[in-house]
Amino acid sequence: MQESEISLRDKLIDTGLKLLLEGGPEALTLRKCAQLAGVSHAAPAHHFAGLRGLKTAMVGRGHEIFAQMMRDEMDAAPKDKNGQILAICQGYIQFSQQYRHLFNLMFVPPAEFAPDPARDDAAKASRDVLTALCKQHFPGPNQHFYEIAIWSLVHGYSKLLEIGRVQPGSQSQADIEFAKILKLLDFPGTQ
Amino acid sequence: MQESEISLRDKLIDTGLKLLLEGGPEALTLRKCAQLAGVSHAAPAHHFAGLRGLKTAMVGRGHEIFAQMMRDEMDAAPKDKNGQILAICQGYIQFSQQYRHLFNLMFVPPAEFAPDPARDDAAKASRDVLTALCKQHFPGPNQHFYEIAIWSLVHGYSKLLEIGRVQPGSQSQADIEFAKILKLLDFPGTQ
DNA sequence: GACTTCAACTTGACAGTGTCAAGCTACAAG
DNA sequence: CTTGTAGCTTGACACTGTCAAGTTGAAGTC
Repeated sequence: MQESEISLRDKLIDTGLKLLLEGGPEALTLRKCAQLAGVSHAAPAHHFAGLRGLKTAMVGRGHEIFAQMMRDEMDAAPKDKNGQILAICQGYIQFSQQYRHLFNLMFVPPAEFAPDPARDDAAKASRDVLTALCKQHFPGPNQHFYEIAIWSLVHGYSKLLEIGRVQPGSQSQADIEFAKILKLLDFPGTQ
Repeated sequence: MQESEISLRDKLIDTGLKLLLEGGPEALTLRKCAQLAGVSHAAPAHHFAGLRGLKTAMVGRGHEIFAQMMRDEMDAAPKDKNGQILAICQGYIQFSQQYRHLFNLMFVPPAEFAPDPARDDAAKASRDVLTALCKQHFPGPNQHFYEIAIWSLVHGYSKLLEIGRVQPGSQSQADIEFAKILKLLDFPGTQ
């Protein structure tokens, strides 16, 4: 019953996420998606603007999980500046590893997306997690630059990790390595 | 005359680069490549292991340009620690903007490449530019961490720039913004 | 010189892809 | 009852990467 109540649109997004996360970007296909959802190959066209539209909708979902993951880490961490910055970064890195292919899809030039206010909102919401943190801990004229700095650092590290250019032994070792880097940079200026 | 002397292999790589840089990843097609090079659609198969192989060869070329671009910036900059670090980063960012799509192709999980020692060497050579710099200016046990830190920071910034998540007005403004970030982080620890 | 070998390339085919156009069907509105 | 229409199907199209077989031409061998 419940199964028949979830819309085909949601079902296609779920199926798309499954295909992407398990098989990588090449496995994500409109036709496979439709087949797994039990509809004809042209059915998705009535819910999304082509493959691009489906990807866009999936990315919206991704940003929700992403923001939640960062918030969870922050909630579980010490509430001081150092603790919170490290926590948000660990959430960031954790998501990038756990949802590898989705993470990749999320950070792609806007031209590759279909126009979608829902995606824009979700992307903004996930960025706001960092913005709010910086507002609190880096007041003053340099707030924006600290935000870009933290974002660049953690995004770059996540990317290099993903493509195997940095190779700590495990997830926990990655956390340790990144924490060491934050410390080296004297990032929060308190330490 | 000279034109007939360059091998089809090189011609295909050149054509592939042109297609990629001008039209993005979707425009890079084995068949279009072959057509532009004036050969049949199956000819490339005799020089590369499929599309993957062509991409791999193109990436090798990319790393050569990349390394040269960083070295050029370093040569033209003050030879002190601050100047050299800023310079290598500016070369990095400049390449990522100027060769957008190629840059993207270069930093991709190794599984998406065909095995190719030439590419591995070229990738290593471009990384060595940074490694050598860190060896010189960050001797001691933390050298590796400084290297990862700089790499993450500049790679992340380049990516965010590319996908429009940070939007300085121009190339020169990006340079200024990144320089400011480096300064804020007190990166080289001398300043 | 005749024969063999072989690498480079062509031709033709195949399954898979995204996308479009036309038709069907069930359900809501008038 | 009629009309519309949203959701879906069917069928087609051009395009993709890849494979198999055939062609060609030049180099080497007897």
